[in-house]
Amino acid sequence: MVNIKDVAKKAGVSVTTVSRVINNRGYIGKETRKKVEKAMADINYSPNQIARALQKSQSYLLGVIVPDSEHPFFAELIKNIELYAYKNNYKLLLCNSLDEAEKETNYIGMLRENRVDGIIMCSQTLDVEEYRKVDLPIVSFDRIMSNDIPYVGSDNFNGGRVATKHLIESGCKKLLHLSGPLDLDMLPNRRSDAFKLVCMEHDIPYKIIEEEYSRDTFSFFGQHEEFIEEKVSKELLTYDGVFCSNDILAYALYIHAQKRGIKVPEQLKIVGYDFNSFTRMLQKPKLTTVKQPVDRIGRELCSTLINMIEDKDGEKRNNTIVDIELIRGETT
Amino acid sequence: MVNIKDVAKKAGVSVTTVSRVINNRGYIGKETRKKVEKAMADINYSPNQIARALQKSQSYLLGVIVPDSEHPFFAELIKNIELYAYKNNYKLLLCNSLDEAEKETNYIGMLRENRVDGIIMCSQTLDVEEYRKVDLPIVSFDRIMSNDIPYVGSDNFNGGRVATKHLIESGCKKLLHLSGPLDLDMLPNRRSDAFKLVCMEHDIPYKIIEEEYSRDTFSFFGQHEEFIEEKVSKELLTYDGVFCSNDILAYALYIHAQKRGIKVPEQLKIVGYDFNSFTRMLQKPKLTTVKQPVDRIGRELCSTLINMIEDKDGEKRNNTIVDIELIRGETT
DNA sequence: TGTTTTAATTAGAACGTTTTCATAATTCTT
DNA sequence: AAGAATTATGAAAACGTTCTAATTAAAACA
Repeated sequence: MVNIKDVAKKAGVSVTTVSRVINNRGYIGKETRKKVEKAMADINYSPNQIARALQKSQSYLLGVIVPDSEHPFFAELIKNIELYAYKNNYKLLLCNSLDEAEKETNYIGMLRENRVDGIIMCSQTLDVEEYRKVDLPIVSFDRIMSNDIPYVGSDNFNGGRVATKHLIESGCKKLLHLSGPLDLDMLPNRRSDAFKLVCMEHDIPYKIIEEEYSRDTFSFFGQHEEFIEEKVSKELLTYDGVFCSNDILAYALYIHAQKRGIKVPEQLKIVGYDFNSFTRMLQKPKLTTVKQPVDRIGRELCSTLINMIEDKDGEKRNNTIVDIELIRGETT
Repeated sequence: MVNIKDVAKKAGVSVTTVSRVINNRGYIGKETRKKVEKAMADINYSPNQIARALQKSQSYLLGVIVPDSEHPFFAELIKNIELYAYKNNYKLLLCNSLDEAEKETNYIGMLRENRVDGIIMCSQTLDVEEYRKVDLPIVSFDRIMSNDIPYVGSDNFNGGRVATKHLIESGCKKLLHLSGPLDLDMLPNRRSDAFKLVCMEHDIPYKIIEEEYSRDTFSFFGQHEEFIEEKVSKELLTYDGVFCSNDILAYALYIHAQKRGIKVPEQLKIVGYDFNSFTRMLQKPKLTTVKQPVDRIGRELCSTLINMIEDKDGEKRNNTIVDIELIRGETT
């Protein structure tokens, strides 16, 4: 591939001059600029960003680590991140950790070697310590890692509150919450906190059943189905309202109820969380759910990171909590 | 960030020697190796892949351009590509063209500037010419571009055949096919070819209605719904079987039928195409559809590209057609 | 023993840019 | 018209690697 030298030769100027034209900095004669531009076009020159990155020690690459880019929620998140990144001249290096600690560690190492300008961490399998010692700008989704690692997330506490209140206001007398794994201290745990609190405030008996991790790569639905079968099914009918930690789980529960002839919402009300593209496509039932504005989350993750990168000494490492919204569907 | 010089200094050897240790090539004394490894660990050294890429003119980056990484089909495809790429030490640069020619052109330019080792093209808005003149290894999904650009796709013709035959064998007497845009010569058009052919072979009257492009970013469902409302609705009842070019469209049609009290499959049979993660999650109805094995497609795209990259003079630029499979659901 | 082989190490060029510094040419001042 | 300021250009160092070629040290040979 041709390089800046070839351009210089072709245009009959020095390499420096060509560089000047490309970067539009310093004095350049009008004629010279034209000659150079013509030369570049003539030989189909394309500046080598690798060489540039080396020299400027900035790559304009962002690493994004997610558990599974196929999952509707992350697929949508990634897309929004990419859209924003692209607008700001950054490129995305995509990494699927599959929630395996080892893969995550490897990816972090790989991103470091590739000198990405920063990392957006949406996968959280490692101890906070591990992230802290990464010497790169990081922004985290849904987890508080340390003071100097900003995070972005939806207002999980409020989400849990709104969902729970909605169930109670719809007449539920005994509530169940199907949460994600609560062992790691992640922001979504606030949903459970709120659930408990609201139940207590309203003297509503409740229970929380925790779903373990397990990435069934072929069917997001399947793992939830299994969980419900094994851990929820028996006691399900003792409740009249369930707050699920995500929409696909909620859908699985709905299907389960239907199979058993349990009427939703008459006998059992269900609220989900996310309102991701799957949920939006799903027409029967239209789930009642708490919407996380993924577009805003993506944008905030990206802009926060870029700010950290470009604000060398920046005081801009703000955390962001975006508002949620209750979407009323047919399951409550 | 520390560099190879720092390691050399710390270990009391030359830069060359450190490079030797890192790359495991040439003679290295046992003791020396140990010293160097210790030094690297001590100062947390991470080889600069950018410098490496510059020197070796290989970046181990692959560009992937898709219309929309949020779409379940592409989300799944990308994930499979990434999985395979990672195993082979390649990284993925993700690009969303949104089916805009200008964005696609920009992305190609960007990938060239970033000296990716190759491009996987899943977005096809430009003229074949444009791709041909890209001086990088390219592999294309679902489109024949030129002799030296290999392509990968499912056996679209057979897919169309199987779907159509299935409808006819299920008793349909008059068939409709809702296809994607047919103006560009893409492999999925073979589905329509097969549809026509099979109908003619069986003396079945048929019609094809073409859906235009339009990326409604918020709802994949919505655009199909609109299309059905406007272009299909009126004459729908004159058919008793519909072959849809993708699952989401098929689902939209199902919902439309339901709303109008048209019984599926009794009055109207529906077959989709893809069997993507949305379809797999969907429980009501279980769609009858033609499965494209996305995992194999992803793998083939990736391995074909890597072969081109690494087989310098390679004769390996084979096209790949992967087998489809009819998934029997409740809509036929 | 001296010579050849093999093993271990290094200096320095190269990869394609940007940037600093120096210099040349032009235009302004007065 | 002479110096100062402005405009335009280029040579060469630097970014962090790898690689070629050269050099030295140790082992094997005869």
